[in-house]
Amino acid sequence: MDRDAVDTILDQWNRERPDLDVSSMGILGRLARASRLASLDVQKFMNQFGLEPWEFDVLATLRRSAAEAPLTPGQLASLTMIGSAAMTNRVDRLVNRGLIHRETNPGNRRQLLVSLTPEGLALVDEVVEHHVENQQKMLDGLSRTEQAQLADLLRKFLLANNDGAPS
Amino acid sequence: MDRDAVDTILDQWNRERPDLDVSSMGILGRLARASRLASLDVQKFMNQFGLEPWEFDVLATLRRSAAEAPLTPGQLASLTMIGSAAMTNRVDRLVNRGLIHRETNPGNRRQLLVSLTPEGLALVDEVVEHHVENQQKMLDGLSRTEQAQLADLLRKFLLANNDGAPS
DNA sequence: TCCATACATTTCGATGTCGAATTATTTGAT
DNA sequence: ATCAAATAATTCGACATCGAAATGTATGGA
Repeated sequence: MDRDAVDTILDQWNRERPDLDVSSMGILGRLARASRLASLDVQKFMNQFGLEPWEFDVLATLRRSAAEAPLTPGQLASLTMIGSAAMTNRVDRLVNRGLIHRETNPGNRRQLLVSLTPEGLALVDEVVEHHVENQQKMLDGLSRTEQAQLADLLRKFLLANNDGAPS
Repeated sequence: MDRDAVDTILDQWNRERPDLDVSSMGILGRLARASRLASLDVQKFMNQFGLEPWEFDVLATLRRSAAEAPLTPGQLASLTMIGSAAMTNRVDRLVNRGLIHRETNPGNRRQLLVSLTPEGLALVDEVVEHHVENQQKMLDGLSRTEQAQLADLLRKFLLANNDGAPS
């Protein structure tokens, strides 16, 4: 098994602080690096379609959940893990691009209902196909078995840290 | 095995787009969520010591590698994965806090050499001990064997995506 | 020696996010 | 029916980062 950048970092810590067990830094450090690497890849990929990752995030969230019920900016914000102030900005810009539609909820005029326009729907349906292919390429280094193991271990980590399924 | 938030998302995609194999989204989605979760935890933890995560990042990078050779802002920037412009700002502020020292390299006056002050060294040596304990707590849900498996799978992912060891 | 090129850092302008305050609407208790 | 509290979205000011341009320094070839 080859060594990665984190192995080097752990060596340094073991030399400087042999009294510490830094194996946890190894795991969480790799988690951070892997996530960052994947983000950069997604960024590059989305840019080829004239999209920023955050735009795809919003469109994809609407696409996968809109059949159940329309989403409000607040729900979109919590589903995409940003603040509501930032979502106001995002929705503004996607409306300007003609990819989503925003209307006040007649039944509760405090909130808005956000939905995909036909253009937004067509775009996200097209992009998501290539997106999953692209992601699969990133995982080609792992066998299907290893991919399943990784998914299980990460799920276990998430559940142990209170990131369970909603409702 | 219990279900996490990503399982719900995959269900939605399978309902809306049963033609797609979204297992890769499951893995990379969990990677992103796990990394985010860990970051938030580290943020909370560091704040208890009056530190921002980026401050600890810089101090810890100096602590583990300074024995080999002093680091320049440029090296610090690439080791902590930010741009050199941002590192200028970070170094400024850590100098103001008295945690690091900055001097121009006499042998090459283009570059600066950054080193820990005695205060910075004492702080990082204290904090890192509790930091690894705190990280271990996040991983308590996994057995030691599972932790080792996770580290191996992530290393394999990183190596397959060009994040190998330096030099 | 001179000068074009490379290199290291800093400055600058733009951007996206955050938390707090604000505005508008709804709900529930009296 | 009224009004205080809760809820939803937006505005505002602050902030860290980024990429590009600017500044200062070193290097190597002619």
